[in-house]
Amino acid sequence: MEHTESDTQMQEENMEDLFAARRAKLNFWRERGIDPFGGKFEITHRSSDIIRKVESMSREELDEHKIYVKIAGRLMSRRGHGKAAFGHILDSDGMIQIYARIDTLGEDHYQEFKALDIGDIIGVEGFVFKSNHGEVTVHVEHLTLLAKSLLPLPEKWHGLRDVETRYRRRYVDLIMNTDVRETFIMRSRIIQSMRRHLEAQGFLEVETPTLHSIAGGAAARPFRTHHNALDMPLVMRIALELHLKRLIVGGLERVYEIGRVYRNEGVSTRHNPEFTMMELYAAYMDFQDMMKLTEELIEQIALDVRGTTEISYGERQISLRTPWRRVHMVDLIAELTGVNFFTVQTTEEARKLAISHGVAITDTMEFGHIVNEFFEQKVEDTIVDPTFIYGHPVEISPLAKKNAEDPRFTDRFELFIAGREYANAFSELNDPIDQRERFEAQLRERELGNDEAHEMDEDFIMALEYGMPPTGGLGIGVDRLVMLLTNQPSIRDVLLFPLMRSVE
RNA sequence: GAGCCAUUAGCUCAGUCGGUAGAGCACCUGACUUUUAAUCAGGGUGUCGCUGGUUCGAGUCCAGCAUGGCUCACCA
Repeated sequence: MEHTESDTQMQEENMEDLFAARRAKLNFWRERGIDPFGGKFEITHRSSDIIRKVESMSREELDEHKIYVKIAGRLMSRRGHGKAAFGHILDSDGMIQIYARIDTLGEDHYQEFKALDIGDIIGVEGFVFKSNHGEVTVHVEHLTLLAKSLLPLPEKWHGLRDVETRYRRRYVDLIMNTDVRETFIMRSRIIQSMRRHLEAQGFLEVETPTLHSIAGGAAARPFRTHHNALDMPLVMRIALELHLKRLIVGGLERVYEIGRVYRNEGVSTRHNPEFTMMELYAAYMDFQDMMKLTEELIEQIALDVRGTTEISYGERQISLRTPWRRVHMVDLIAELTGVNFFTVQTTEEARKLAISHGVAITDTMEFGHIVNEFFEQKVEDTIVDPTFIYGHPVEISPLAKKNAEDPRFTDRFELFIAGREYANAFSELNDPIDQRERFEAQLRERELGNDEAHEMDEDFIMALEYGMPPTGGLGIGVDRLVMLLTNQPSIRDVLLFPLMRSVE
């Protein structure tokens, strides 16, 4: 929509009305020869450095041995007292109090201090003391305006609560809400910890393409895009799997990638169209090894970032202490429903059991799909403590090796905690002939209307035909792991910029 | 995609039975040299999400739409 000239003018006048004071202050600074959007400022300390340093010192000690500091941050509050004033500035480590007075700064510079607005970014040079209330404070001897703030911050007491604004203007959320800042710092630490532990086990971090010509490695609808110069349709990747396995073929025996995948599906408290997966592949290992690796990895990350394996998630108390329960999908279904699918031989029989147990199924579902429906509808929600569910049916596992004893099932597991899936792993299918048959079965599902079934990937089969060692593979949903370890109920609270509808 | 809920000042929120829009913080003016949700005196800054409808009169009632949240569906 185009604004008419008078519309624009009116809006500007409104803005002038509301924020005239802040804009007027740009001139105040410029008249003094000060650029209100200044340059580099060398700090000597961060707020937490100072507080840590002087914590144990008495007021007298501090007065005798003055510590001079240069810090920078955003002015968050101010309490004027005529010829003196207190305020707080916020830097990346937190808040620290500052104190300015006219007899230290001089008339001119004190006027400058008084001209500051909350939200302005300033540099401060001075010495550290403790106030009458014992709060560590920087006595300002020199003040530098580093960046003028033209928009007012939310209220100091209630902060920013509006969920929509918090997501759309995450920067304001990060300024105002300490816990939000901490959650995202924690997210970074979780990923750092993950990298450290994988590196320690000899895994090589790699980067594979996000633009694919075939969406493979998972069952999901992709985002479609187009390359202009090559006039070629492309999709955004839905998984990391198939390229990482090509690298195993290539002899990189332990690889992992932490990367964004894109799935064209709805949003919810647990789903964002783009999210972060960690996938790793290790030659000569199998899905049992992956269980051990998974539980040790997550336990170690919890210890690194939380210092304990005992965590609360919402109302629930969860122990991440290893070893975790391992149970066959069929056995757990039997435990909870009395139906033992090991003894069920035909799809017909399975279908009757579904109907008699109130499990919703569709006409095109085969034996394995029905077993999976039993699991999802009757079992999944009941799992609280970490549990490896293994032995998924072959129909829903087109990239996993069949179980040697019962080829209706695969050497695959998923990790469930508090009713949610956190990891998916298997002994990777490395038989190219079997792989081709699995893809063909997927194509038949596609014809029956499952638009999330796998496509044939000839290039991937060719890679297997060169020979892929027996390999264990694992995928972990990083966002969900962060939710668990930071006790956040919504995936949007662990994504800095969750997908939102655009505003006109 | 469906159901429920929300949308009022920069922010956090009140707003009765349908009768000319309110508070706190922030902001502006003034006082105040160790305050900390500083205090004291004065000042209300608004497209009540949008569009229609009912009505003498709508922030309030009705319909549609928009955005967001929650639940469900979808997501093996």
